[in-house]
Amino acid sequence: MTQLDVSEAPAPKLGRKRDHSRDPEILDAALEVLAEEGYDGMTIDMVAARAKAGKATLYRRWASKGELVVDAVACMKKNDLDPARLPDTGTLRGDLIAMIKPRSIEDAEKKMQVMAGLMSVLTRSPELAEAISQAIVQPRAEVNRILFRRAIERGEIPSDCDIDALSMVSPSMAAYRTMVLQKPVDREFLLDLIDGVILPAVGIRPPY
Amino acid sequence: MTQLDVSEAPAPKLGRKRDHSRDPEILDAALEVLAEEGYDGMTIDMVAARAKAGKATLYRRWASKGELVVDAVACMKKNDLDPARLPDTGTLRGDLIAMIKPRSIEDAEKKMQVMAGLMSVLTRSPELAEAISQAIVQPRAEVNRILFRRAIERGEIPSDCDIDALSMVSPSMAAYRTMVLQKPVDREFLLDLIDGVILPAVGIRPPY
DNA sequence: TATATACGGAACTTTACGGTTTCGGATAGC
DNA sequence: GCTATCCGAAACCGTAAAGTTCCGTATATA
Repeated sequence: MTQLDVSEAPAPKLGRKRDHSRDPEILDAALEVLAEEGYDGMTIDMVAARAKAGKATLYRRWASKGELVVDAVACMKKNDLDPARLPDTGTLRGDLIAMIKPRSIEDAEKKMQVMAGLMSVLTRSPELAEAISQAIVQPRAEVNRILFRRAIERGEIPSDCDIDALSMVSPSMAAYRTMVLQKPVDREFLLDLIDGVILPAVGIRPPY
Repeated sequence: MTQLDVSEAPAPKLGRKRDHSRDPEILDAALEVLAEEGYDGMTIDMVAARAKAGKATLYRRWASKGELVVDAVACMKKNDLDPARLPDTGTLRGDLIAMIKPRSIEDAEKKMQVMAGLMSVLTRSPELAEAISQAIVQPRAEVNRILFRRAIERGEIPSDCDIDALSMVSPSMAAYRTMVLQKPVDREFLLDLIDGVILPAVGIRPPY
């Protein structure tokens, strides 16, 4: 490459531009199929059919099934909550319970199903593993870390709490329950988890 | 079926008997491939090659790939420890730490990898889900339940502990760490888990 | 309104794998 | 040693899915 890359806007004089306006529908369709069928069960035809698009359209935009999936996973990140706008009720228990909302339960369920469908591919696709980590794993852990840190700053829980371990409790147990036990991660389960494991672990006991 | 099933020993007069002497090698090979490649990545040829067996031999014994995998998963159960012969050190912490042995760490790692490879298929194969549950999930939870129950009987921890939730903490976090975070479930991690989450959650604090 | 472009749909190619069959050689019982 | 039976290897078949090509149509820009 002795030549500079000057592939900028090669003057399309006429006709329709190749915008990526259909990307969202396609990526959403891919996520749905992925959640239902898993990586190997998902076919390009299924995705195209669900997005009411042609298979060729998908291949004009993504070079392979793998790249489409990585993109789809990455786009899950936009749904998750802003760490700057977390509930702040004044108590750790209040914050944790305030996180339990039908909307976020639903969103988490979908993400878990997608992750389950990608599990077997993770080890052989570092790209995909990274996408999953960025879109799901890290944000979830970060949210918990923030809540625990605030509780420490308030003096509500001891400052020598193992935050790294504690922030993984909820994601781990929710994932295990969905993927392995195949039981619902509902409000009841989450309340039991908070009052039966997490709060006891940081020394908070009833009465609350 | 008005006729009784009298398919017992139809008098093989001559030649070699069809014993199942090669089953263990084949099932072990299947487990290895399963752990490395996942369900969809595993091919019958791979298993046959690794077991130095012919593909036909596998199909003489199992009707399909699915049945072979179910059998292979089920045969993992024989490796796991007898609930009647668990460590009994007199303290919960002693018991939990006594469970950390290179042998069991290694065994657990293999099981987690197999489970990861089957994750996406679980929802569509109740047979397989049941096999996994019997071979891995239930035994692991049961071991923990026993240790917690004994601690309650000793009066070491409160009797109103949420044993159902607590017995899932270790399996959940180990699974998450292996499958999702792709980090090793080593002695250090398990010690941090015990001292940073489990023991605090049941009210046991240093000095031990 | 005219036209270049992208789109949906469908036909097509290639490859890989599940499953079957065949066959020469090994092996256990007679 | 003889023979029925099983085994491993390899060829073979059918199907399904990744990826490509083609075409008639819709659409945005001029």
